Amino acid sequence: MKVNNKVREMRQARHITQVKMAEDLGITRQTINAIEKGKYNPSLELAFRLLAYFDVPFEELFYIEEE
Amino acid sequence: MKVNNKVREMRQARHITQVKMAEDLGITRQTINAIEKGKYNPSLELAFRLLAYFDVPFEELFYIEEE
DNA sequence: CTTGTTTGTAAAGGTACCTTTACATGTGGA
DNA sequence: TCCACATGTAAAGGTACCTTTACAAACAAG
Repeated sequence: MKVNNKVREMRQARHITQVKMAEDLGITRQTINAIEKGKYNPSLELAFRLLAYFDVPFEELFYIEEE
Repeated sequence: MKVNNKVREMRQARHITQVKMAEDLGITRQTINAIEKGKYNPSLELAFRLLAYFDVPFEELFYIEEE
């Protein structure tokens, strides 16, 4: 069971760089990059911050990979 | 910023023990207990499994503590 | 060509998440 | 009383998440 996300799509749709997003969220650029590349999932707390940042419901940002 | 959950309420409303829930989910009873007691948040993957287990949307199980 | 911008990635360190094993408390029923 | 059941908790170990620091590649603008 693998969790995927649409962070990159959401970010690019808003014309925001990883750098700016990291600053806005108070986390590092590496963390955003790792999450976008699927290296690991965000913690539940960071997931909440991402939802607020993009102003989307949970289901629009995270989903289970179809198999 | 603290994430809270309603795992205990959801579980008790369904008359399920921590033991049975742990078996159903394939995790340990200690993990469920720790999450219910707020010792730590579940991973995003486990959060997904909990949503499926209780058949509720994300917002009904997890929320940000008002402060 | 040189510079700035954006993104990718790696190593090392700290904390959070989850496990296995184990012991303890409280409650209800035979 | 005795026993089964449900829950709480602790210690030790492994992996995931996130950090700081650093270097590299791709690209567009000047």
